[in-house]
Amino acid sequence: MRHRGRGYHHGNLKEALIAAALDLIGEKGPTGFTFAEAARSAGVSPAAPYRHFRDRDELLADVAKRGFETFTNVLTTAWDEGRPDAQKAFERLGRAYLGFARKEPALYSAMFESGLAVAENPELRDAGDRAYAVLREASEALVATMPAKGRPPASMVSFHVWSQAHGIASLFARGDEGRRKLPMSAEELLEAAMLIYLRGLGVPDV
Amino acid sequence: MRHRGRGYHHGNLKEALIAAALDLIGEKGPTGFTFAEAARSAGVSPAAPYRHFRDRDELLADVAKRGFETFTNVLTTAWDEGRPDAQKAFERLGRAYLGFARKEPALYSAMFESGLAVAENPELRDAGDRAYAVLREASEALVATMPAKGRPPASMVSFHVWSQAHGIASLFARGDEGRRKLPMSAEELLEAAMLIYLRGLGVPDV
DNA sequence: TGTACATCAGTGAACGCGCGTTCACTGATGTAC
DNA sequence: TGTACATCAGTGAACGCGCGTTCACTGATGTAC
Repeated sequence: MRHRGRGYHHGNLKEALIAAALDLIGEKGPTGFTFAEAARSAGVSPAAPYRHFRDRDELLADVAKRGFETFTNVLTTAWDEGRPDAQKAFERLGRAYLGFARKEPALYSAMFESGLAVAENPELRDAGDRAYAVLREASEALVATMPAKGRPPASMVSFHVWSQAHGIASLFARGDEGRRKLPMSAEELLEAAMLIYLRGLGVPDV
Repeated sequence: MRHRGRGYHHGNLKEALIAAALDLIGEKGPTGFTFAEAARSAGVSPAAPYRHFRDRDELLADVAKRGFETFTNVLTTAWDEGRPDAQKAFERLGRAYLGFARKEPALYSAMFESGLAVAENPELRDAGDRAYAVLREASEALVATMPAKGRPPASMVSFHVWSQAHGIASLFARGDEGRRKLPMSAEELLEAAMLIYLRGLGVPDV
C-alpha cells in the first residue's frame, strides 16, 4: 500500500487504472476510453495493465461491478430498512437513485450504457442483481402496506419503479451533454410520478 | 437516381452511407461505427464520404435526425388523433414506442445513446422536438378527459410517459445484448404501468 | 542476521493495424451556345 | 444537334497517429534456510 516515491513498482496499479478509467469514461463515455490512455494517465507503460486485466473489457467490467456495489450501498442506505415508514423510505430511495446517476455519471454509464453483456458475466450479473434486490425489497415492503386483497405483484412494482427512475435518469438527470432540458428538477419529476403511481396502486394515505 | 452499373459515380452515395452506418450501428453500437468502414461497405474509397459529410459526427447526426423523423411518423400513426378515444389511442402509442425501440435499435441508440449533443444541433433538436410533440399532444388529450378541477399539467404527464417508456425500452426492450431479462413482455409491463398511472391521476373509467 | 533464489510487477521497444484526413487527379454529367 | 467547357463526385496513394498486444528483459520484493 505504498504510494510515495513510486520506484519500479507502482504499488497500487490496479486501483490507479480503475480510477483512470473512471475519469476517462466521465470525459468521453464508456466506449471512448482506451487501455493505452488509462496506462498513460496512471503513469505507467502501455504493457503494464496486462498484469492486472486480460483486456480492456475486463477493466470495464470491473468498473461496472464496482459501480453496482456502490449503487447497492447507496440504495441500501437510502432505504434504511423502510424507516420510518415504507412510503417515506421509498421516496428517499428514488432521490438516491437519481443522485447516484447525477453524481457518478461515469459509473452509471459503465453500468447501463457500456454495451457490456451483463448477463454473460456472472460476477457482474450478481452485482447487478444485488442492486436490483434493494428495489425489490422496497417494493415488497410497500406492497405489504396495502390491503391483502388486490395487492399487485411486488416484482411488477419493482420493475416499474426501476424503469421509471432509469428513464428519468438517462433522459434528464445524466451528468453529461446528452441531458434533455426539463422545466422542473428530475427529482421533482420522479417524486410526482411515484406519488401518482402509488395512488394508482391504491396504496393508502398517499 | 441510377443505381445499376455503378460506373465512376455511385449515384446515391449519401443514402448508401446512411444505410451502411445504420447497419454498423446495429452491429456495434453508435460509437462503434467508423467513417472508413461505412465507405467500405458502400463500396467506395475512404475519401468519398467527405463529399457528403463534413465528418463522422455529421453522418451520425443525420442518422439520428432520420430516426426522429421515422419515430415521429410511427407515433403519429399510432396516436391517430386520439381515435377512437384518448385512452385506447394512448395505449397504442405506448406499444408503438416500444415497437420502434425494438425494431430499430440502431436508430434508437443513435437518437438516445450516441452521446450527440442534441441540444446544440438545431436540426436534430427540432426533429426531436417534433417526436416529443406527439407525446405531448396525446398527454393533453388525455388530461382533457379529466374533470377540469384538479387536472395535472399535461407537460408533466408527457414527461412521465416519455421517461417510463424510455426506461422500459432501454432496460428491457432494446434489440441488443444489453437487454435485461424480464418475466413478462415489455409491452405488458408498460401497459400495466400506464394503467396504474392513469388511475393514480384520476382519469375516469380506467 | 545474512544470503540465495523465486516470484512478481514493471519496462521499453517493436509490430501490425485501421482510422481520419488530405491531395492532386480524373471520369462522368450537365449546360450554354 | 454538336461541341466546349464547367462542375461534380468519385479515385487511390499517402501521411501521421494512437491503439492493442507481444516480447525478452529487469528491478524490487518476499521468503526459505
